[in-house]
Amino acid sequence: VTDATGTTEEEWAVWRTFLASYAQLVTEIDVRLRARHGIGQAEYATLASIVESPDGCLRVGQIATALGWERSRTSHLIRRMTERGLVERDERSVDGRASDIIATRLGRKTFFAAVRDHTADVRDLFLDRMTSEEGAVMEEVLSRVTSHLAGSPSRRPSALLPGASETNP
Amino acid sequence: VTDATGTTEEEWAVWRTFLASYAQLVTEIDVRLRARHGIGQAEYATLASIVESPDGCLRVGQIATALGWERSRTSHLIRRMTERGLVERDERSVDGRASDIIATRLGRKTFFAAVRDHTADVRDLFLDRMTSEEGAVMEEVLSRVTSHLAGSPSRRPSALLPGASETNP
DNA sequence: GAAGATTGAACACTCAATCTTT
DNA sequence: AAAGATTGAGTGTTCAATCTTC
Repeated sequence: VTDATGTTEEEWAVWRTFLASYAQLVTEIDVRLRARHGIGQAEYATLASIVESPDGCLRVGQIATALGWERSRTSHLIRRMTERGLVERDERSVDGRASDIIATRLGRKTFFAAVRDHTADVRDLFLDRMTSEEGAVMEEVLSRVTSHLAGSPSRRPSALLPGASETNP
Repeated sequence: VTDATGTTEEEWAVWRTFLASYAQLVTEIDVRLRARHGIGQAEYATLASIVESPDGCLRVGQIATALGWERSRTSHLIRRMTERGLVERDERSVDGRASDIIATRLGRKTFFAAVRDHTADVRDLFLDRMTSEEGAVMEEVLSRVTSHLAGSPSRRPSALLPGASETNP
């Protein structure tokens, strides 16, 4: 059973399952996080990256790079989180273009309260559903997918245009 | 190297890789689809579900169920696709509450033109990155994740409340 | 009243344009 | 000019409220 391009039904099943399981899984984890701690995965990941950084502070661009997000998405999110009192800007900064983002007391409190629940959720809904061998296969395969993607046409900065920076810390 | 809940660093790596690879992969596939055919994955999946259905038409709720989406998301999408001339409502319908959605000539043309490219993309960026054995493991594991999720608290319609319907065709 | 669907507001992400500091 | 970041418009998703037909 193959189509014109030689893709078998079993292969499509892998793709469909990948798409469906991700959507359901991520939604469920987000729902639980919001219900119990009032923050979603984006806020959680942001707080985690800040709190776990060497100095306890990161610039917007560093957070974006660490999480693989767009700069503007990160900027918007930091603004919303600032309005909610989860993070704030460290005023005494060296470079006038950027300021360090730090977690407020509330931000740290919220994050640490969420860690246990979130860890348990990821474990229960994802990690405990596979053996360590299966986990190793998943990691191996998905890393390969990502690597191959990095060398993909539209991802490769065209070498002629301005060119990127902000390489990982 | 384990944290307080006994989750090892290797396990976290699986989770992080899963999140990161999905985001990059899906974004890239969406970008390619839009660039070459003017539609995104959501439109592609919608057209596919309609065109490949037995009668070539589906109601909004059926599309939502088939793709695992919210009804209102589907409704909004169908409206936008109608405005763009990709789908339309079949007027001669039996049930006054719902009308069948069918693909227009443009919708079918767009879909069929995209099938080859999209299939090639999924193959190149995902399926060809794994052996059939690895693919089998992925499917096995992710199906397990989904099944376990189905029996999860917030997904289980509380049996006391009104209760859902619209079971898959 | 329940099924099927739509609507509008609130929220989140992307893209391009812009601003400031180096 | 380049680096770092912000802003605003446009688009898409969710949630709750609503509408119509069965």
